[in-house]
Amino acid sequence: MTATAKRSRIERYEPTEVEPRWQAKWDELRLHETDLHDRSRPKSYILTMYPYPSGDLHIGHWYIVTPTDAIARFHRMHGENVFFPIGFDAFGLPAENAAIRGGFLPREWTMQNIANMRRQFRTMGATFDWRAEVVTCEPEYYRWNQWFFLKFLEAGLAYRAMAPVDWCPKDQVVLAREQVEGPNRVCWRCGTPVVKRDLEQWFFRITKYADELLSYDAIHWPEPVRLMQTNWIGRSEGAEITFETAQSEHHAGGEPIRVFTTRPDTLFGATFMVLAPEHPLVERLTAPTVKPAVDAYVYQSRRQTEIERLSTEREKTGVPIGADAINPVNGERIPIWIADYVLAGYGTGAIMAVPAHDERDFVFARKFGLPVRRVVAAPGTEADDPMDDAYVAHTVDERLVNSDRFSDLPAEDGGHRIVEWLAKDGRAQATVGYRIRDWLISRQRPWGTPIPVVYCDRDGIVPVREDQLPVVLPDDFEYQRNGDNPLLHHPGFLDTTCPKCDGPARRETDTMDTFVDSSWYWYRYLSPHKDDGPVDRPLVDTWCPVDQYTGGAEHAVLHLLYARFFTKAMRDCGLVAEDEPFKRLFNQGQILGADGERMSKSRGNVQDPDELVQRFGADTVRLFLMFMGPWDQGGPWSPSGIGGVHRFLTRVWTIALDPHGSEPGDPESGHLPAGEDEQAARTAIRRAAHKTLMVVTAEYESFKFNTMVAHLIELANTLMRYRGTSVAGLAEWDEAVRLLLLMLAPSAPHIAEELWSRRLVVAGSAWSSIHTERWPEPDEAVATDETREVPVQVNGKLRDRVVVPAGISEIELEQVVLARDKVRAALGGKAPERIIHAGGGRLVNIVVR
RNA sequence: GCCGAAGUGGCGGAACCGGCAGACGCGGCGGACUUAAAAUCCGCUGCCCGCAAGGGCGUCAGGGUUCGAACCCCUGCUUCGGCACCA
Repeated sequence: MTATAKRSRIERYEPTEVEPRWQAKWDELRLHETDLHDRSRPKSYILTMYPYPSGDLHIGHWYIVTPTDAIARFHRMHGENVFFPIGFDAFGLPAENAAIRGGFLPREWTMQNIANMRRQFRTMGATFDWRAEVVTCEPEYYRWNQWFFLKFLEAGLAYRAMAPVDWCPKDQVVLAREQVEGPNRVCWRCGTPVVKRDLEQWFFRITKYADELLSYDAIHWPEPVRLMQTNWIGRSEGAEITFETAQSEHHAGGEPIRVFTTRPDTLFGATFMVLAPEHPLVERLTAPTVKPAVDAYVYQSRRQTEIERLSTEREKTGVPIGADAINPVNGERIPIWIADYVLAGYGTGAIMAVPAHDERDFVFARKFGLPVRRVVAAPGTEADDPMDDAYVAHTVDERLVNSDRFSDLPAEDGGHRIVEWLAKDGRAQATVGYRIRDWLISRQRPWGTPIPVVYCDRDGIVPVREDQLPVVLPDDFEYQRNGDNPLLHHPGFLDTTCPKCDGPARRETDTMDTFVDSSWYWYRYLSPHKDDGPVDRPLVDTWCPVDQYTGGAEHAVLHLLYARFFTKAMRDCGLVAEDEPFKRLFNQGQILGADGERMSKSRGNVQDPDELVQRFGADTVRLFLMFMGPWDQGGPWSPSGIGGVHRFLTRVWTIALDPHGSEPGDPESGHLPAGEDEQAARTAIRRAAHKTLMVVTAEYESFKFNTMVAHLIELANTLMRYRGTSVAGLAEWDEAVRLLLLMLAPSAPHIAEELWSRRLVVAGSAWSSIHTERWPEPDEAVATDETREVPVQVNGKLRDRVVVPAGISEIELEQVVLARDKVRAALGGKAPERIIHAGGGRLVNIVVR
């Protein structure tokens, strides 16, 4: 028989035949349905961020989901009851944009995409429990958004307010503070520069939880995400200090103006005061003589969109309002200015300007010729040394100067004393400032959760009664040429009756930010169709918090912050018991297009996974994505290398089905490696398998999938070397193949199942799925080498390597090493000064002078 | 500007806690099998000198600590991510 004839005995590996067959079988067996009430095993809630139904799954979805699926499967093989659901984040602008382009209503477009994506998801072979699916644009989901809104309203966590808000002129929508990006302040979605508008809007009071959100004690999250959230919340300790206006010709004086500062120690250096142009006192304090200039400035800064603000290095502007304030520490009159570098929304909208110790104030003072007075001096600096820059450093040794009786005190201490002193008669108070603002949830778009309130001429703003929920979104709205929210022109939706007086009323047409949907969806997975409440409390208590959450880092201060807020708010409304939603978080990197840019249809750099699955199979695609590099890194997409992973699976196929075959292209094929007898070969195989099991187990646990795959490839290569030899097919070989398949099962579930099944047939055993097997235990004794190779350095340079018994003593090792020719040559006759045995015998370094 | 992450062969990347730099894969070169090609398999593959044995150099650049540095420290450069006058 020729070698080719031998090879042809086994079928080729055909993933397109294998994979759908097993997917159907798993479905039939309901292998992936979780019994949420099974308490006999430890629970494990594995969650991956649900996708927006944009139309097609792209390679980025696979990159997020398939390793997460491997994690879920790995846990299941450890005997845990794993819940791994998926759903769709179905409200949002892309559906509207598609509808405006024509041909579809947002609902139709969305539902078609969902149907398509469900089909695509199945080709992954992921273990989703589809019974848990949530689709957020369904009334059975979004009615609970409305219900939460009413609860939050009751609890004072939702409110309506007039506020200057960021408006995207292209999307015709108000944006949350978190959705405005970059120095040019552009819309996160379309990149259009936003403009300010004054509008009555609905807010969620996330600021109430600012301090609690700063604590990460209960969660294990990546440091970068925690830092980003911490910076976003932006807590700074300081004091509010009350100045009073001075009496002048046009003004009686005595009007309090509160300022916020983090540097009360510099109070004696305040040489002027600046109000935000929007500050309510501006109108009242402005002197008649400068009123035209002040009005012009206020008008201009109000009108100014952020477009004009091309750079933060922009020239500072401002005008004096012709009034003075009195510095409470020294009674000095200081001029009041308005300038747009003071923000109305932070602190009190007013600052005391200390040009000597604040860069911005310094620049402003220089530009307008305002006095600069040093009040903090570093060691070696005199109180009246001239200043070329603001001195802002904070060191332990600096002391106060020019500060009356506080002079010579250390700066920090002096600051405290100044506040204490002023606090006695209520002119100061220690406070905390935050950068974070309340979450603006109103959107002027029709494709979202209707906010459940009505406007009644008699009763004003009236919440919809709980028993009247859901406020159902009509499907048949029409887009308006003028860009108005279509709901404003939909009488069937708009006209209603007042829940209080039954008189005619108008519905709120604003809908909720879609981030409301994603702020609690993982709770709903546990009871997606429950119709008497948003969450099933006993199930939530059993299953939450989520044990492992995976998703992109782009949500660090959007979704992930809102989700934490929602959990805390739900807790305070008595709905859940926990403080945090996600115990552990892993941010995988992003797959970019081949051009290094974000994948998008418009750039034409989207990689279609279906095509790769057709060619190589889902298992190869899954494994390749895991092998590419560290999971948290991502990177530009390149398919080169996928062939290597596919070859690996083909080798696994060959090893498992044809251990006795040989390679005609290799003259050594069928012979044991030189110098190895059968016994040594059997030991080598066992050792390789158990060593691999040890490292692969650790790599699954720490999500180091790239090296995990590398180690599986290595094991397969080792087995390949023994194929066709006298040890192929023996017990050790068989065990190694068995371990290889089990280790492969979480990552390449189809081929593992197929080969496992065929082994069972050969063994005459009844069929059972590899995915219900327990993860194997390594035999550490077997995995330990009897000898080891020790690198030998002389003065830190590698000169030789010696193979010694594993248990050799340091003294014996030194004798062996010093007798080596290469070592003696390198020593050049000199006596060793010192011999270093590094890290448990990993290396020997001989030091000579 | 501030905060954070990172810089290793032609490429993706590996290297536990300061201890053999380049695992594994791609690509490349050579070979086997084949009438031939594909597929598959085997060998080599950081750079330089050398027929070879061997030697020298090498982890962004420059300095430092150490018996020993890709890893720690200092200075600088580059790339990526976040923030955007937050008093």
